[in-house]
Amino acid sequence: MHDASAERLTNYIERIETLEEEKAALAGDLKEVYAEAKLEGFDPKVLRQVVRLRKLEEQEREEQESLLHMYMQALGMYGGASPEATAD
Amino acid sequence: MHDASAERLTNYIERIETLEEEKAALAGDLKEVYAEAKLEGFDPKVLRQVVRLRKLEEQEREEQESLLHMYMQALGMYGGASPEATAD
Amino acid sequence: MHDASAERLTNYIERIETLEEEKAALAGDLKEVYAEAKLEGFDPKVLRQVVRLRKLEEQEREEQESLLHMYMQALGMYGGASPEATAD
Amino acid sequence: MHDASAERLTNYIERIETLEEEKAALAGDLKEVYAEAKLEGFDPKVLRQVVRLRKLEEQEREEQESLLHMYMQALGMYGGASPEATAD
DNA sequence: ACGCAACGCATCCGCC
DNA sequence: GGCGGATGCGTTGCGT
Repeated sequence: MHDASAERLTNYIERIETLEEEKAALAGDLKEVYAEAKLEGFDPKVLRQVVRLRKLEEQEREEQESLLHMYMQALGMYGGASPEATAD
Repeated sequence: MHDASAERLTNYIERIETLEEEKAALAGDLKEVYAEAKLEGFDPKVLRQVVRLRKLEEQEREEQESLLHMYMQALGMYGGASPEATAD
Repeated sequence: MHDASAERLTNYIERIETLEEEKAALAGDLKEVYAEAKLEGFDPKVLRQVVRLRKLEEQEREEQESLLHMYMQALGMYGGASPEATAD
Repeated sequence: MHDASAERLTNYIERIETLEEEKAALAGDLKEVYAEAKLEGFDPKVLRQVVRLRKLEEQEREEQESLLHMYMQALGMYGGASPEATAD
């Protein structure tokens, strides 16, 4: 393998490992937060459910937004300067 | 629920959600790096295997450290003020 | 459901249950061995750590083999009838 | 550590590893059975539920058996050779 | 009783 | 689009 290739490979591996370390660190932080919350009497299991639920709701909202934008675009309600052509 | 509890709960949820967003961002970065590497001709499958192997090596080193500590503890070699007789 | 299907289903269930019983039996044997070793003064915690470490070493060997195969495949070194040019 | 201890330790480790290999082998067999069943159109998820359910029912039956034995013992219905004293 | 580790399950993503 | 592999989640059992 060319030296240049070996060097680029090394760079990729390092970037990957750095990112994964940071990810692992965040996972550790999450564990801590859950543990801390538990000490205050909040059930971790329920907390996770809440988080999951809010995530779902956020996705729903985004989908509705997206849908709204599609409708508005279909109706030529954007770039109102020259809405010459509406969707057939 | 007490207002104070509700507030603390809200804080926990927010901390969790922030951490998870950051984690998701890192996951996205990882995807990008793998994709970029692939474009330079590096097989993602092999890259992942390399990363896994290096992680394994690191774990092994850590486990050996841990084992050493256990042996030393079993032999009363810590806080050696009164290292009374060990079993064997 | 066809009689034949029902019969095959029954066979699968029985095979599964037999295997799971055997697995449970082995788990019981393991418990006994650890208990017996403990009676002779061997700390189960250390035993488990030793086992884990040896397993890790074995895994690492296997991963290296796997990696080697991947490299060779990436270099077209298998079924080498027509090993056309590799990227690097 | 005494040589004898080292030898006994080695024996324990080997016994443990043998048992774990066998356990892993059975786990592999189980995977195969589920895969084979899937090829015949049986949903693995459902199969697992069936197995779980049957296990529960077995536990129930055993508990009832156990209860029955306790009752019978309490009533002096065992060792029937000389049932001199029946419960008041 | 508590936290920790192994297991099994569901989900997701990349590959074919 | 289906499949296998990998990752993350939830559950259970074990040791402390």
